[in-house]
Amino acid sequence: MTRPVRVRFAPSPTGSLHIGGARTAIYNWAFARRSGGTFILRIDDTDAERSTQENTGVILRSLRWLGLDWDEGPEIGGAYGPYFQAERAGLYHEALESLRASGHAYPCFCSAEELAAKREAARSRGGFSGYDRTCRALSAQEAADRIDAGAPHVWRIKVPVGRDDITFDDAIRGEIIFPADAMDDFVLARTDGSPTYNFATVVDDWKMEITHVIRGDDHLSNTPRQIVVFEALGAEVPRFAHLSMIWGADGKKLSKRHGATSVEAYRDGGILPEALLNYLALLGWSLDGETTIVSARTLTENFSMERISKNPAIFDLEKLEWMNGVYIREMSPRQLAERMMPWLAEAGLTAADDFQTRETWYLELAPLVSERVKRMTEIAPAVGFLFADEVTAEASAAAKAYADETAVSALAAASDALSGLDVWSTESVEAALRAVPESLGIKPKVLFQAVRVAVTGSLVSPPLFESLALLGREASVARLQAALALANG
RNA sequence: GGCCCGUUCGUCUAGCGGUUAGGACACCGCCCUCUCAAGGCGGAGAUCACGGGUUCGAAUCCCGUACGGGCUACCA
Repeated sequence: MTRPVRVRFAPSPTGSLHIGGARTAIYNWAFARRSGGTFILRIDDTDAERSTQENTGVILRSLRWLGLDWDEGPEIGGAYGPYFQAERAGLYHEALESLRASGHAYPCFCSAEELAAKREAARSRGGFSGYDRTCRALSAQEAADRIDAGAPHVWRIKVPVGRDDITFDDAIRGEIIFPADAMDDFVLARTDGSPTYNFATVVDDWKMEITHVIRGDDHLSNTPRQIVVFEALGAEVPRFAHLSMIWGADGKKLSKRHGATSVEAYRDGGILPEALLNYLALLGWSLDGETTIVSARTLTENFSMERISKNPAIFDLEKLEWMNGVYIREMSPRQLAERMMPWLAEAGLTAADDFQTRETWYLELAPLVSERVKRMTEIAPAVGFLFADEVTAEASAAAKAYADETAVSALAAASDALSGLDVWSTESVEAALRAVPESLGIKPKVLFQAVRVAVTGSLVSPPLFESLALLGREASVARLQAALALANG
């Protein structure tokens, strides 16, 4: 009863890692780490049609990017492999063989059409609409004869007659009871001999000695079926924990129309892995109801299934973005500078290794953007003016900033003041610029906005004096001159 | 149709018989301020889906109802 904790995340490589799958993986991982257990990654690729190696690669990369590491699975192996279902066919055959031998499985020769007709009839009658067990009544001899004659057939589980209700204590939902008489003799192996999902997972969870199955809510109704198989196999039934779904803003299942649903889409959208991990962890789990910023470490040290909520959660992009901003602001200038380089390079502003050649410059730049961006993708547009040869202000911005006559003359004065500076620093630039409106008797803001547009090309930018300091005297003065030329016709 | 699950501010949640129902995002106002942010302070926002019980007392326990979701496949 006190087996060492072994949990697994078993995605189907039929697409990239979905946000809901990521959360399931996070909970499994956190639970394993918290309890000193083993986190296993298994690839459920029985669906050969839709499964691809490429998707498997994407899923592994996404998990790693999130900071999750597995103890057994693809790329690292383990004592319970293989970790791809496609490579475990032999195990499923063996398991089916043993069920056959012990009388827990029987062949069914009913055709798809027959089954569909029966189902429909049963449903219109009301009540139970599962398989009517026609073939279960066949004698062993007759069944064997028909198999020998080459009759196509599937193998079904023989749900024990007169069995008690199937109950289990879900770690999240508590006691769950399914009436045994509503249990279907579902299919274990298809006509082609391949195992169905409900059979393959049970065999795998059994063979891999999984102790806790933490998975999506959509499997809750599959659980009694799987329990029947565990029991028929003589295997210990693991503890189950069913997570509710993640929904889109409209309360419908999260799908493409709600925007990005894959982990890599958020990565590409400038979301930090620690922020996504934090957000997803809290979407259905709480540390204490108060804390919102939870590190991976805090998560693995405090995770508990008792604090997982039962109700479905709506994915709130705004909160994720806020959280991402928090993580950006928490970074030291050096961390931010290093991590923003790929994004600057991606935007074509500079080479990623430029950080090495101008470290100080980037260390001064980082704090300027840290508190005004929510996503890493917003950095390049915000600082692009520092990398451009020249800027052209948007017409509306120019119109607004240079509308005032005094602004233009102040611009000229500012240009003079700056070009005559001995020392070029944030402090000296600020002192020089503040002196101008004072002597001209105009509002500082009028000048500052005019300078901002002239130098950055926009009415909105990082702090002005710091920006000029980083831009350098030559470029700053040149931009002011260009703006003057423009404003004067 | 049958079976199962869910329901606390717009959203994520705290709460596990006695609270002015707490926090976070978003929203509004004020302060700070060279723009935008960030930050600080404050505000508004939940008759705890509804109806019955149990109890001195219920968001918390029980039963119904409604609404939403899942399963009911030789998908996973």
